[in-house]
Amino acid sequence: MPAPRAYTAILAWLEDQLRTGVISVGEKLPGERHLAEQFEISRASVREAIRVLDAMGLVRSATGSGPSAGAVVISEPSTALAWALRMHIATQALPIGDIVEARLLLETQAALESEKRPDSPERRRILEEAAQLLDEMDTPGLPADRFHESDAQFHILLTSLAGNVVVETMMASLREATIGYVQETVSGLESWPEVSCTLQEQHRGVLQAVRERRGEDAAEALRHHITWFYGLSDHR
Amino acid sequence: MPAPRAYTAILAWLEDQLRTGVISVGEKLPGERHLAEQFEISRASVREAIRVLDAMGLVRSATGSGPSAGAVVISEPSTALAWALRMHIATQALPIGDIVEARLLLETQAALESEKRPDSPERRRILEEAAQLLDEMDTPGLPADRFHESDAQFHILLTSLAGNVVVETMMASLREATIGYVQETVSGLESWPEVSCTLQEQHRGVLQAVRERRGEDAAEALRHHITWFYGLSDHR
DNA sequence: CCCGCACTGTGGTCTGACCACAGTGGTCAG
DNA sequence: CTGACCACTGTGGTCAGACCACAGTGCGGG
Repeated sequence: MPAPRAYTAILAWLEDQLRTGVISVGEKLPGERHLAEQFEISRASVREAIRVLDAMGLVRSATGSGPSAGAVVISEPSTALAWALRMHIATQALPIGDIVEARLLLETQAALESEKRPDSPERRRILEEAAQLLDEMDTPGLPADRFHESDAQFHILLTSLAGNVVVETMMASLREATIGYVQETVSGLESWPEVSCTLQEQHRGVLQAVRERRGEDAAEALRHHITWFYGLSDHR
Repeated sequence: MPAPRAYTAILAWLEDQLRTGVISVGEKLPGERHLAEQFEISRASVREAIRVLDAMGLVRSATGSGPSAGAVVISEPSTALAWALRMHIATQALPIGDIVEARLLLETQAALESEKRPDSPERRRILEEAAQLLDEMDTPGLPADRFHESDAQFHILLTSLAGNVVVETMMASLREATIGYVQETVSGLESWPEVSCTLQEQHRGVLQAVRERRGEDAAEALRHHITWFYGLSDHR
């Protein structure tokens, strides 16, 4: 019993409320002052709990009044995980190489899995959106950061075809967390136009393989695509 | 420009300090009062930042005085991620089925990868430890929760053989986050002694395959092991 | 020499206050 | 009656200052 912090009461309470379905995504939490009274802790402690929930992507709080104000339960694990990942990468506890490898693993397996998924409007919509993204990325003179953002989005879309929310979330987190490093690498590259062109060719190859349900081909193309690009950086 | 919260200054500062190596794991942060003065924010805001970092597994703070007191930079992503995962599972945004599938994916791929890793004292130590865990789990009358804890530890150890910290971390998080659900499922099982016996047989089979570098066999055994056990629950 | 206790600085918590913000509802001019 | 306007109210965001428990530190007495 080493010091159960005051705010943990709220976290435990929320978890229970969520599990039992009393509160679900989209609903509002009671006001901070109300929670403080209810748990007999200070508002400062309540706020610490809210901060933690916010950092986890479980809650979004807004000022003002009316229905849109207050702490609303959301579920955005990927942005929160991405943030946490970035910080842990900064500590150098998580080597970039391992990140890339993990990402490769998730993405190739997702490609293999998506091969087996039945056709659906959802699937067609995703493929369509992915194709559009690629087209946008062909825009001449597109800023590198826009390119990378669309690039990340493209990969996440492909992963989502596997239909596994958890895998998709992990992919999104890894991607968002590393996008800064990607930009850093590329900014030191003189041959960016050629590189982006090659990347686009690879993207189209992957998309084509996925569309035609050639899972093995897609996975292999992804592997080549990712390792090739990662090889451009100096990994110091 | 929508309201940059006061405490984000500290988060950004810490990330920078970590990336540039000014601060690294194991070192202490300045005191809360000092940080408050340095960033010209209130101590309450500083504490919110520390809370967030704490929730992310980046910092551990302790009371008292001397070198052991204060906020120390650590790097324990797995416990933090596990906590976040559990909460998001509670919101039902992350279906258990997807969690199990993701875990299966990571673990089988890790088994395939570990096949290729060279021998090393590290590897031998891990295999030894895994074997010991299995022996402990054979103890008659072992409480179910102890069994599951060792079980989780066993799987994480196997995953660590692949030598990828990120994959290992994700596995550990998934495992820790779901352990509660596992216990819930098992507690409604009357044939637990038989089940645990079967699980142990499967564990030994997996360990044997890994030890002998039969990656495919290990992966297949893991797949069977996990899907079989997951099949015992009713997935409502 | 060693034991014990006051001292000091740390995080943990609380109180009470003020601010900016955004809906709400009333008022008043047209 | 209709519309624009504005004070009101409740929300989160921030702050200042205080007190507590805790754990090392170091001085003092035995």
